[in-house]
Amino acid sequence: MTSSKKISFEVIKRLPRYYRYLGELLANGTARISSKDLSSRMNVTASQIRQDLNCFGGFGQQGYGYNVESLYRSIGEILGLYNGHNTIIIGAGNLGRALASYRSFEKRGFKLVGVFDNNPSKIGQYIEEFEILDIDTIEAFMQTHKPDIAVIAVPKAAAADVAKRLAKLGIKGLLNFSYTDIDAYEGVEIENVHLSDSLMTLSYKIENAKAQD
Amino acid sequence: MTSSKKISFEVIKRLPRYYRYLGELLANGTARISSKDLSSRMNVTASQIRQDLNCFGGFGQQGYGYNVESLYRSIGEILGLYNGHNTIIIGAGNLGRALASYRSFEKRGFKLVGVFDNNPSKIGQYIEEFEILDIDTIEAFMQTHKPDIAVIAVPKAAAADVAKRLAKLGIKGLLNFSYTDIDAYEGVEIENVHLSDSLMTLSYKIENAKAQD
DNA sequence: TAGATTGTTAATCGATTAACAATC
DNA sequence: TAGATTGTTAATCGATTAACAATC
Repeated sequence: MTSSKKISFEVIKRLPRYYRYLGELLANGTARISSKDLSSRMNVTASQIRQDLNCFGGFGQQGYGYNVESLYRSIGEILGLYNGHNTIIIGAGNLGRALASYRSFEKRGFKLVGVFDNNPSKIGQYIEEFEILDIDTIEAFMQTHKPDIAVIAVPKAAAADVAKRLAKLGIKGLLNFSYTDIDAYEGVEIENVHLSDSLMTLSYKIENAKAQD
Repeated sequence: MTSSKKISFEVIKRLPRYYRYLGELLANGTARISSKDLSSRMNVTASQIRQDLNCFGGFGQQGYGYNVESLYRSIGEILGLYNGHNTIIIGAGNLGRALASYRSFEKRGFKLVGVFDNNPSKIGQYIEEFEILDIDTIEAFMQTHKPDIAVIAVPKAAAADVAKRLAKLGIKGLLNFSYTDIDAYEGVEIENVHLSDSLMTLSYKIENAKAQD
């Protein structure tokens, strides 16, 4: 069951992009694609595409290329998108509310099942069809709904406590939007989305654009 | 003026994280820190920290370490955070509105100067103190306000057009939230924030957590 | 069959880590 | 001065690219 060769996270990070490009090809009716064609669309090397895919199996066929639909589905499976991830959002501030209204996640198998906050003036309000729940009811909620992913959209100061609490309750993954790193917990995977960091690297690129070119 | 050795983007991507940790040290009054101490806090090697910093100059002192305040400021300068980046947001949907209300950006030198949409029912409404402007007034706006960064928070289908238009008007950087890649334009730097991608890699990690450990 | 394109091995390139002389 | 810690060179490690035999 356990694969013997360790797959680097560099490869994993590229999978969603492959998935996206294949989804587009699928949508416009392209049946097959070679690593060469895909590489020129995506601006990567054909060699890298073949190496990446072969971490997970031989999806292609010599002389033909890859079947778009089946490769798309295979990558989705590798990413675990068809396993139904129940997702909760912690923090009903601007960002939390935006994410709760953002339907695209559901398309990719992340089903929102609850939104939480600790602010009495927010609790009981609705975001779309979701009532904002009291964070202090999270223990009971976890037992009944068994979410595996929590989106952390709370202020920096609250992030560590929330993460600890969720880790203790058996959450499997955290998508962290707080401007802070979250401690590692056994069995809890973390992905950070630091918007400020992206703005900063963009700023660097702008400042150094002339120098580089 | 132009530095001779090419600095890899791997290094650049780590700078905002250094900046954040140094900011925290600064906030709690720590005056100096060694690469060793910082490395154990950040979970990286001391060697990497020293290598990274030395891409930009010798900020430390043998036997002492680094002065927190001056290193913090230096990294901020390297990132170009003190140059005052006027920023606009394109798209006043859930995400655009959340970002417009998100004050943290201003703290780091990204000053919001305008929010745009193409939907007549939104144009004229307010987000905080910002009136949502008609995207068709962007040409005149660019001339008077000279924003250098645009946050793209429009639906996928509209992203390419918006980017092209802004590129033509001389925008310097795009922070792209759309679920699509944006074409490269001469003189326009792009940073992507693909939230779906982060959820997908998180999903992968969850699925493969048992196998890996 | 001939042409195309994969899967995979080998070569290259770059990034990370280790080591240590320099020096505060 | 002795101890600590840098800046930097050299060694290692891993990721990317190139090449090509296998084969559809």
